[in-house]
Amino acid sequence: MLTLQQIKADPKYIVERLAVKGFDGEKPIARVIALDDLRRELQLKNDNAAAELNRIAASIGKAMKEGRKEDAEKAKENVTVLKEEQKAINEELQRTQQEIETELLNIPNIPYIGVPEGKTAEDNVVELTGGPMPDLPADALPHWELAKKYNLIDFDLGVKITGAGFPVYLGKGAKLQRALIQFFLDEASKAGYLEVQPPYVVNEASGYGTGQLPDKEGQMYFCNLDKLYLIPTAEVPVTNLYRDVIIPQDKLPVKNCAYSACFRREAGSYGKDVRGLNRLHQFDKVEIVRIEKPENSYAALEEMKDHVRGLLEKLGLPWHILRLCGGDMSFTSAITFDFEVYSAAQGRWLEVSSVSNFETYQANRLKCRYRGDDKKTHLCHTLNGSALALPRIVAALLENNQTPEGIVVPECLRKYTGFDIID
RNA sequence: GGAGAGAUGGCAGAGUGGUCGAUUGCGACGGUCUUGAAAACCGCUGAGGGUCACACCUCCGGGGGUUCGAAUCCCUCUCUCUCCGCCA
Repeated sequence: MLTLQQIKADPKYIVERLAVKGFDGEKPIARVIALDDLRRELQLKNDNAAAELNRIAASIGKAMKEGRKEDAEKAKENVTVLKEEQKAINEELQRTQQEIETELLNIPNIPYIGVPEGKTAEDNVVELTGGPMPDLPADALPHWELAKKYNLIDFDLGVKITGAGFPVYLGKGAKLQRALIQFFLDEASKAGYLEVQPPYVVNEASGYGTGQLPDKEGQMYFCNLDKLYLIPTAEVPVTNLYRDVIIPQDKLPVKNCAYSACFRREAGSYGKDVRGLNRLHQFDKVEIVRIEKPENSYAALEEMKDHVRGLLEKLGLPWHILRLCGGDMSFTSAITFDFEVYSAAQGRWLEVSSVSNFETYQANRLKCRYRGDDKKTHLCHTLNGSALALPRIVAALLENNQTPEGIVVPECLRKYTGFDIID
């Protein structure tokens, strides 16, 4: 969430920036400021009352010690009314604080400069394009046909044992998954990211830490009995490693990577988007997470973009980078770049990565801070990106690399798969 | 699943109703000494709110209660550890 300091420093600017996300911040911002003024007032009253009570208690203690029983009893008489008053003030104070919190949770992050205005994916801006565009024959097959033809993925079996959106990978299909994961992790390690293997379920506090809760509650699978959430991305457990942590300055930046299965309910999805591997309830992904000093976060973001682009280059896929418009960005993001690969047989672009800088928005909820040169604590900037999500990469690889002889495995994956063609 | 023990500052570990936000040790930081370092000695060292700065307030796992006063007593939740059972 935004910090009060941020908001109070320049409320007009905040409202202006929120408008880029299509969020009307006029009222919420004004309300937060008014509530904070009230909070301060109540805090002062509360503190003074508490101080008075403390003084009386101390004097009673002293009197008791010195054996002045009557003085002590007399002092006690005055306390009751004061206590009632203080209690009432304190309750109002807590209520106000709660209201501020709620209000702040419902205000999205402000977009960074350069985020284009816009409402939907239509308004996203193509930044950069690259990779070889394949020239497929007219009878080229979509990946779900190829998966069947070469017995790589069985969607029906997945439906049988679990449900739609839970495919079963078989033989070379399964090995390709494993190869991609290994390739992505190795590349991340080479780039200096520390590999982390996190749990796939997290508690409620973690859900709040990264902003899945209370916003996207319905998008996560929930284990009722133990009150645990299946992670929608490794971002959640990995970022939460740094919840309630003050990181020494010399330990920054933090660079972590993690493979995990990801679980998403994807409530409300339908149509051609969900065909085959295009949208799944369970999929595999390697995620990169960084925690940075504010002055370095945008350089880090560029580095992450370069890393992701490098992966797509090595895989030999046609890609482009989108600069997301305000309306298409997530609630918590300050700026997001999506990477898409072209899936030739489907004739459409598929999102395979999303790289974002959250600035202090996540860190504020996480209470992830570092100690600066001034010896004070400051909020870190958090960033993350997929590097990469598997299913759509697999879809594009299968479709773009199909030949009469079989599906050609990209050079960079062969040492992991142990085969160079799927036939 | 059954029985028991516990949760205190970066770590270890005191503290069982009255200046305890907390003894002490280690670590970290600053200084003296040294050509430099070690050792030794001195000092300093939690977080948040509040203030120009102080004052002041809150926090000893979370929540609630008793009391003039709670880290200390009571209730409750969560978590950790030990033993037994089960088990990859």
